[in-house]
Amino acid sequence: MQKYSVKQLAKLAGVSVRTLHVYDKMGLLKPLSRTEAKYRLYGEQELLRLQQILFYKELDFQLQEIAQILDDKDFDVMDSLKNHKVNLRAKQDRLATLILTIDKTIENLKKDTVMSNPAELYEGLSAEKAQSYRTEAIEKYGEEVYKSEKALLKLTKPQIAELKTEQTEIAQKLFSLIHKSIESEQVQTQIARHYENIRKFWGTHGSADTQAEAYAGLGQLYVDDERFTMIDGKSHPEYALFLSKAMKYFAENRLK
Amino acid sequence: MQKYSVKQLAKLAGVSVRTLHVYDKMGLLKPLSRTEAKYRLYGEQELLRLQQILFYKELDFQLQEIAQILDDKDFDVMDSLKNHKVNLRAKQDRLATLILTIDKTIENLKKDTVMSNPAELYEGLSAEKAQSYRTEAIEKYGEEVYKSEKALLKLTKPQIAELKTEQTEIAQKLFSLIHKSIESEQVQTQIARHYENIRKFWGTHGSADTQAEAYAGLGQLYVDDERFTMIDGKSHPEYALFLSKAMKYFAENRLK
DNA sequence: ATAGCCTATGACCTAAGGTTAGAGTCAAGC
DNA sequence: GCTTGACTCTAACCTTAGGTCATAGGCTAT
Repeated sequence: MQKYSVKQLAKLAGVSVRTLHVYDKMGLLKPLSRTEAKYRLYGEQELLRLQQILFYKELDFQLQEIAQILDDKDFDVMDSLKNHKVNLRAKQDRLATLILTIDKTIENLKKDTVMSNPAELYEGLSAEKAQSYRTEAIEKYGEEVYKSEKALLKLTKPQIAELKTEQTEIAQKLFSLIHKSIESEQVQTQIARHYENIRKFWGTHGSADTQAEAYAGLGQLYVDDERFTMIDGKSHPEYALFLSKAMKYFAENRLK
Repeated sequence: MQKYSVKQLAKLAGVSVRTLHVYDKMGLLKPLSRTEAKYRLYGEQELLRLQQILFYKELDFQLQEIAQILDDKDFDVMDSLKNHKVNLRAKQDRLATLILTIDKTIENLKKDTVMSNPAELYEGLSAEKAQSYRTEAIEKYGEEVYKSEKALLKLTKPQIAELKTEQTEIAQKLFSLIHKSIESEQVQTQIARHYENIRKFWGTHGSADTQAEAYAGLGQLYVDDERFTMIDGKSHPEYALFLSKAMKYFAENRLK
């Protein structure tokens, strides 16, 4: 009858001695017996069990759950596997989203290394158009415009990239909500995110009223100039209208 | 100038008060000031910073790394993002493999709920063929065959499913190594796994010599009857030959 | 007997907080 | 002025799955 010491078993199974200690203490894998000097001794059955444990551990099961799988006769292994699979899939989906977000951020970071700053506020517009919007804005809001331009200069490049990444994510969600009511909680929640995002570009100066007006004004701009709401080079006037209405509603109901 | 208490800031950003305590202690987000009673007070800048922190946290960055991204001027954010993306991709790939493994195990578990046991040893064969192999085995190995059949009965259903899952994984690896030398370390490592796997079906009785012979005999069987090495319903005689040779080499060089 | 391994237990450490516990703070209502 | 309830503070323990000592004892060969 083969007997293994901790070290031998550990080597056979490719784990550390510490691991066996832990499994012993928590009752997941008890040695077959002990010597007089309390040395742990394992047999073939224990090796078998250890390899079962490692099978499930590789599948990212927690040790407690493995113990159940192996010991609880009433435990439905099939159920557990299916359930676990759902969890792993969710993680996988999440990772996919994260990777997309990283890609976007990287892209934004690349762009910003080229295009430096106050131009950001008028991004995507021709120089003349930008100039004319700026003049118009100054007429309307005066001082605040300069402050906004200054606030923007204080943002770091990664910060701008992050904010832009968030913008495209918000835009995606809002676009998918285009058939919902502009007053719905879902839409207004995203608009709130959008507002906070824009506010970080603009800075937090000005009274609540001024901010609300400026935000609604931006919404109007989206309708007047479709380039603001282009997605992948295509314009979406119906989305621009939806967005603008939702922003106006938000400015009037939640910012005053 | 807006000032936020811990609770207010926590609510605004959707985190717990504890989280803010932790960020404070580790220096990731210090309050702007403290009241006389040591209450933390945060300003707009801190809210902004917190949201930056959450941006990276959602991307599964560790807090330490986030601190670097935000504070270390010489830290290359772009590099960090790219590197992080590679990590996430690796995790994603691993998850994909795990899910496949779970699927296999679920399939095996389903099958075993139907087909109950000693038949497993002759799986995939017609009843007559199975009978004839069994008779042949008994002539060759005598007693051992009965012991194997008994050993098999002691395995639980999930155990059998796990072992079969492992078998298909080993088979996949070996199949991808078909152009390598049968004596190569890579091939022999997988053969060792295969042997250990088979041994769990057979049990551990018999002398080392008997076990080695029986294992080599199984390899011969793979060549004689292509149904043993079918993958997705297709037979692969060249793989059967490769496998059989590798098993023979293993039996002769590592089992004696 | 001593050197060189092996083993045992116990304690501390990791990440990112959750969860009490005990004590102090603040504003409101009586 | 006092109590009540909500808020805040720090400190300490708990979580996973072990890694990494520290200290003490065991085993075998020279």
